[in-house]
Amino acid sequence: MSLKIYNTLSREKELFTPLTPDHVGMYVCGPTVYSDVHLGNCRTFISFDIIYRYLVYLGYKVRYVRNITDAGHLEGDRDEGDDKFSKLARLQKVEPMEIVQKYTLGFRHVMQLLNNLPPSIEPTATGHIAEQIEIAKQILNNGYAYEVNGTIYFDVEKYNKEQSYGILTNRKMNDLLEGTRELGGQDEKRGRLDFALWIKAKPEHLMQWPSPWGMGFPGWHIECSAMSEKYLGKKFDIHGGGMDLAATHHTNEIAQSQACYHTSPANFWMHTNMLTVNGTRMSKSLGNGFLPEELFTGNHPLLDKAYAPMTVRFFMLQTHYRSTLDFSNEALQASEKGLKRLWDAYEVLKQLAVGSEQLAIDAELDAKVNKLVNEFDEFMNDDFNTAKVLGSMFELVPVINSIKDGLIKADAMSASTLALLQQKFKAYLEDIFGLQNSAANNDTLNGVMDLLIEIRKESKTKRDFATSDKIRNQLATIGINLKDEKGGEMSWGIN
RNA sequence: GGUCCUGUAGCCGAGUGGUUAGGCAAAGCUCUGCAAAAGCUUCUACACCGGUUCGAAUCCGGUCGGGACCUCCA
Repeated sequence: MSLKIYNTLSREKELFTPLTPDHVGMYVCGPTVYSDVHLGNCRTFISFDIIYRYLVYLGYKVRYVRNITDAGHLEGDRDEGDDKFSKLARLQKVEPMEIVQKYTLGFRHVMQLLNNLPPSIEPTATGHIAEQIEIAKQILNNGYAYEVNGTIYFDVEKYNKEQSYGILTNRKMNDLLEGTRELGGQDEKRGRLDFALWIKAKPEHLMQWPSPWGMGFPGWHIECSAMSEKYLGKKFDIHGGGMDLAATHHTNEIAQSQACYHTSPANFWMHTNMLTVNGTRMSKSLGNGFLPEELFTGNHPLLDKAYAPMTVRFFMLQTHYRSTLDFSNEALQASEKGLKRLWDAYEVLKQLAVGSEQLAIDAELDAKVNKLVNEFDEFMNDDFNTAKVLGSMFELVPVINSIKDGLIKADAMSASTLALLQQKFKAYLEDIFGLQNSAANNDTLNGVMDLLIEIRKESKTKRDFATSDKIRNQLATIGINLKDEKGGEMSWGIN
């Protein structure tokens, strides 16, 4: 039982061994809080939430750091001008920190709805200006950066003479140079690939800090180098983020760490794939993204209906994190039904008890259940293959339902097998996959439902089907499903 | 142009050189006052053309299509 993780650096699955036994340090690039997170952003954070939860399940003590970028992220593609926060703040006539506050709270709210656990530390760029200046200073001292007019640039070509700059995405320097478009307004830079560590601020700039090179603000890439080093050390286990960050942001992070500390920051680089809409990436700049709120309310022209946060989470679990996932109403609705089926079986499973005799154990069934259950860990250990785990879980659903309906005797399975099944379903559905029951847990509602069920049972006994159908149909119109179980019992659930 | 990923049944999607992934949809049957749910059964696919192999959707080469990154984006 050993965990294998696909490492972008080596482009293969590698055996995961933490630097410090039993401890894992993981850094994930968080959101830039100048606008609402869209569903594509959420995919990355859900993926890493599940990775985090699984590492904890394996018994590791995990320090999970996910930053909030609240400064230094430039608008456009030149290293001058406003950062995104200052620009928006000026447009809306508010403080940059009001922008930051608004979208940070929004982000956290969405994370909570999707049942993502909070990271161990959620540091902000503005809270680590001093650390970022220190790194820029050190890189300057080490000779891998130069100052022009109060702005500090990283000297990519010089760095590339000693280290391979494009190592993460397997790019050669010459290819990179050819592929880079000629941009205007870059007279200051020596090399086309050079990027800013620190940027000189114009006097009217709203967010600026004193530095040895005058008033300015940090470049985008340096914040992650500063915060990961501060909380996880110069070298840590896992660095993650969306695939779109690999070629630029993460490549520059590696260069910064090498130039500053002479080490690559992370052993494992993990990248989650994109969420697409009609085959094209969901992104802020394309404007084809769904906001989580639009999804949860169904208030969007492309949405047939509203989808619960757990449906969205489950939808994402059904594919591997390194595959693209295409959004569609059909796919979401399939997930909604699939999740319901799985969760209903889980509710049944929780109630199952072994027969006392234990005389009729069906060895074949017992072995099958054991095999399927043991596959959960096996599949997760193979680079977090949640899709395969769900496949095995669904294969167990008919077994669970058949026991409930008496088609399989409860004691056909050994007590230990049933206990294992119950324990693993709970661990996976709740602890690792982070799914929750969407039905309201409300004592008042439960009381009302108990009463309605009682009346319906009575009317059925009296063969007063008009009344019994009325109860069922009326409830259906408000989204509550009544099910007649075998033996006259009734259960209910909220759609 | 460069780097890389990808093309799987109506839809979404796993996947290993030889074994039905799974979900949704559809059809039939059982159960049921009816319905729903549930159970059983059916639908058996891997872009195209070559090659390697006893055997390839899975490996190799080519063709065509889709996408990502190389410029802000998870």
